[in-house]
Amino acid sequence: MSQSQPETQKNQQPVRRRRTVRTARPQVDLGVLEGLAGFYLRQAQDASFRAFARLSGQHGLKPGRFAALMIIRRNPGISQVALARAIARDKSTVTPLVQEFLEQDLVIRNQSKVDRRSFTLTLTPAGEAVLGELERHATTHDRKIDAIIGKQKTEFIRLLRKIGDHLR
Amino acid sequence: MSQSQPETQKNQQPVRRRRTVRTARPQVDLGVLEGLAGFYLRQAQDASFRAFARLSGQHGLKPGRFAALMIIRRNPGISQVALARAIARDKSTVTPLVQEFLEQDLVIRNQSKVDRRSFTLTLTPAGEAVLGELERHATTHDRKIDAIIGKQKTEFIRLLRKIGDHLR
DNA sequence: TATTGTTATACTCTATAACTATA
DNA sequence: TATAGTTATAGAGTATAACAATA
Repeated sequence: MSQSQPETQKNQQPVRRRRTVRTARPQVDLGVLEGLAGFYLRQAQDASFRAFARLSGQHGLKPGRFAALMIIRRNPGISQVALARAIARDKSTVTPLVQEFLEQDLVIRNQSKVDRRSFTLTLTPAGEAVLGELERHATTHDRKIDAIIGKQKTEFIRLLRKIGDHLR
Repeated sequence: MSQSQPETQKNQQPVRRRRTVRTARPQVDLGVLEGLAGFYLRQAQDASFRAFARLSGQHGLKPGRFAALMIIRRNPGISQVALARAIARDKSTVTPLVQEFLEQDLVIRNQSKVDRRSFTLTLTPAGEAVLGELERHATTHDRKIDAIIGKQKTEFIRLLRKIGDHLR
């Protein structure tokens, strides 16, 4: 949230950012929340997301973009609608995202030759480079998670996937 | 997201809502994302959150409010700053939230007698009732998660807590 | 008729900074 | 000086609906 761009920056911020919230441990009684997986799911995701944003934000990269770029790289020529499905968002959400990528020269867009309604998305070399950066951050970040959850990672991911797949 | 209020509604919506996204399974290659716990953490939380929103939204309750109300109930007289800490948000985020509660008569706010800067928050009977509703939804919702993760729930929550606590 | 993508619009959630009133 | 709470403001993220072009 509120990062700045790497080359193509707009509103560069001094990076200050850093705990405003989460200063103290909540000494409050959580009640029923204690037993709800959903509650901790939220907390964990929130913490993970912020930590990753901190890491990648230093390089001007918005965390939400990561998955999209990754998917484009692994699926060159993918359409916007397909991308939207892959990240589980509406297609109207993808439009500004793609425009941002185009402005930053991270992605090339061509009109499909088989279906003139749709466009194909592919990474540019710059896009590859940025994604490489991001990937390193993601790896670093995930190593922290690894350190926290240890050898149960596989099982942990399996459960997360199951939740993501079944809860719709 | 975008629910309507129960009694105090403003912009009542026909509840239509219901899959627009997540229609098809992504047939795309996820690449490195496959191995990242953070990625699935996001997906799982997203799915869980939406499912809960669907459930509670039918009764005009925003999912984000649940934890706040719960904490107020279990900690009557809690201050806004303390509440902010408990839900890991900035105090400025809590102000409109509390105002909403006051408008809906879910919470009573009194000036603290020991510290005239701060306010004490307590649930009204209506607040208790609404929270009771929410709790039933949360339980139903969590039962679904239970069904998905089975007997590993305890361990699963333990890992989520650990991530939430350590990744800051 | 259905789908791709865009646009207009709106709403939620969140934070920072500046402020006040207390402490 | 520091803290509790408010306000003004801003930005990310997302969605719905209506639309044009194409299938």
